[in-house]
Amino acid sequence: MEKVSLKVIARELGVSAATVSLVLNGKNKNGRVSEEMSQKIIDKAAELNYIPNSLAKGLKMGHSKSIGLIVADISNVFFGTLALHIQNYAEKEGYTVIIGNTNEKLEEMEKMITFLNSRQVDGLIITPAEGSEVLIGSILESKKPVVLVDRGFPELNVSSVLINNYEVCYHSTRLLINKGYKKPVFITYKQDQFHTNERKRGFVEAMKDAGLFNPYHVKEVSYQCLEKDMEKAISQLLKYKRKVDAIFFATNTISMAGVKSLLKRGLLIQKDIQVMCFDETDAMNLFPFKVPFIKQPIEEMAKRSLELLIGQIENKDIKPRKLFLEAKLIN
Amino acid sequence: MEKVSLKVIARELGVSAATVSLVLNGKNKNGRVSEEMSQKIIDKAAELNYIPNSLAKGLKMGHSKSIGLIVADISNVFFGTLALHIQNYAEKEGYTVIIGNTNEKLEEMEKMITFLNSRQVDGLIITPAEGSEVLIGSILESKKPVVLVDRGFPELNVSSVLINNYEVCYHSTRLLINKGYKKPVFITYKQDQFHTNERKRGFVEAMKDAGLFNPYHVKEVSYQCLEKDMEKAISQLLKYKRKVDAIFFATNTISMAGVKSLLKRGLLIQKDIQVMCFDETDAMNLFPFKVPFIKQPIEEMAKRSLELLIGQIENKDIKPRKLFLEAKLIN
DNA sequence: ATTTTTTGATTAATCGATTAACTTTATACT
DNA sequence: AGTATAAAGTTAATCGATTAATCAAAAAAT
Repeated sequence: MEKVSLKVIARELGVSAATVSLVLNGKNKNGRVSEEMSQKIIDKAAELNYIPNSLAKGLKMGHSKSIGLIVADISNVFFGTLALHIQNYAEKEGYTVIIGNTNEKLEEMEKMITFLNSRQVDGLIITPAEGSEVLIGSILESKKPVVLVDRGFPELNVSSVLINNYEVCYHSTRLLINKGYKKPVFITYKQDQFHTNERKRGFVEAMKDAGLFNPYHVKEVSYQCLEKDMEKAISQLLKYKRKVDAIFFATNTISMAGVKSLLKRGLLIQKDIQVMCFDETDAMNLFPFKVPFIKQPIEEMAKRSLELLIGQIENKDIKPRKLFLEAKLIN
Repeated sequence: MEKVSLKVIARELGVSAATVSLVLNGKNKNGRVSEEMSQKIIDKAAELNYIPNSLAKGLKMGHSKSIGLIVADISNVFFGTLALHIQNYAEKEGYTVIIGNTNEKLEEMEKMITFLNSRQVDGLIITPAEGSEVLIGSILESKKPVVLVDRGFPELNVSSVLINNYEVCYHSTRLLINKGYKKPVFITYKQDQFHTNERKRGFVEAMKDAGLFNPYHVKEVSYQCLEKDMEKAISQLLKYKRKVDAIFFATNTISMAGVKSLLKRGLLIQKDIQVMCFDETDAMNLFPFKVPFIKQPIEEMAKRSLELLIGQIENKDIKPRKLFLEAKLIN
């Protein structure tokens, strides 16, 4: 079976490939191609089940109509959901999405960028790994359209779609305090990323403003040994039981590990200890108790970041924009 | 900044593009290019940060070194994990993965296939939607390499990587019975897909062999109204409480909905009622009770399906193979 | 001194699609 | 009649990389 190209259609119909291309791209106005021939071409293309070769098109046009999405780990629900929505919107705009995983590693992120560039992606949407400022900077220099999502670098003049991490954490902590929990603890990752720092800052400021802050109100766990660190952290906290009446977990993975640890100890959540967390986890729906959580507008994050990216791609002169979407506490 | 192509390197060095290509592809043996010039070219390529244009290469070579992965929903952990592993292995083999979602819909699956074909993917890995035999058949006819994963069509002569759904469910049910649960109920999706049918068959046969089977031991819920149907199913089952002492959920999503419904009613799982399920859910780890579950070898499924696919791609004459991997009950 | 081989590189066609510039024929206008 | 305009296409270059076929010069063989 011969591969069906423009040429094949042209040959069958006794016209030139140019004519076929013109018609199939809707550029047959202004008396370029007759109505009659146009119809013949369209029919023949359908008959032969012609599928345009987008490699050839991309090569000629200088764009591939594809974008790269670089996330930490596609098997994480947050990123999976983000990817799903980005793909859905991208499809509507005629773009393909190629997804890459970094596993939070700088070198893998770099490899992915080179890889995606070789595939001529028209732009990149990235959840940058820790310490990747320089890498992002070099993308910026190369003028390749790029948008950061979920995490950003405030000192970098780059488009990004973030959420109001500081405000929502400040507000939520405030709420906790107002409800009478005067000894809450914030558990977060031991890492230096803007978004997690902002969450922590939200908590800390709220505590300070209420005159309650003490350094031991913040605990940090490592990404690599989450379970183990969490065990340690919780058991430490429980030693000073009178000092802790609530825990605020900074991410979905931390929440899971934390709640698991608490339950294992036979603690009654929202009774023995108040729990609040960042991100939704369907596990939380299973419990007889309600866990307030901060819900990120994932679909909107997807939509906005794609909008910003396509803006850059199709209209080169656009300036970097930093969007802050609103995450909300759901009680 | 000029785009760096083979031509640019060639010009800078005063040689032809052909020479550069030869060197950069390691085809400079047999006195094709001198050692000296080779080194110069390699150095210059590094200096200019040359990244080959894979659209051009793909166009010329007739393959894109990319594969399409079509799943139901990338935000589902099962598919997310599968995608992660497929991508990891694919990268090692030099292939890119483009992921598409079908949302279990036939027409979306068809659209994705056309889309991926236009991007000249070298092959497809698919978790086929219900009723897509004909579609898969037409891919087969077109000689495009394809591997089904997770779900298959026994009547189709197509490579697939499945698990021993029947056996593992038979065995698990048997175990349940032997432990003294003589009135178990199997809750599955109301759909006609081979893999879910096999799971059901495993349950039913085990029950029959134990002389315990009755049609009401199987309940079906719909994919679209899972929560609502589950509520109905559970409340029906509880009416005849003496008749049910265990529930076997057929998938991860069903398990979540089922357990949620049971807990809402204040039932003590593994005490008032025994629960067993297909697939791991990290939510299950949170409970003070252990839920036995059937663990699929997702990473191996990923690896094998990629192996089969690449086999087809790089060695056209290979015959379709059907692999059945072993899923195990974890207690 | 020729002829043959080896070494080191170049030429030019090709993959499939796009499009500016051109050609040809028919029709309209003054 | 002679010129302008419109209609309906075609030609040919191009995107970047690959590679079979070729070529030129130097070295080796006869």
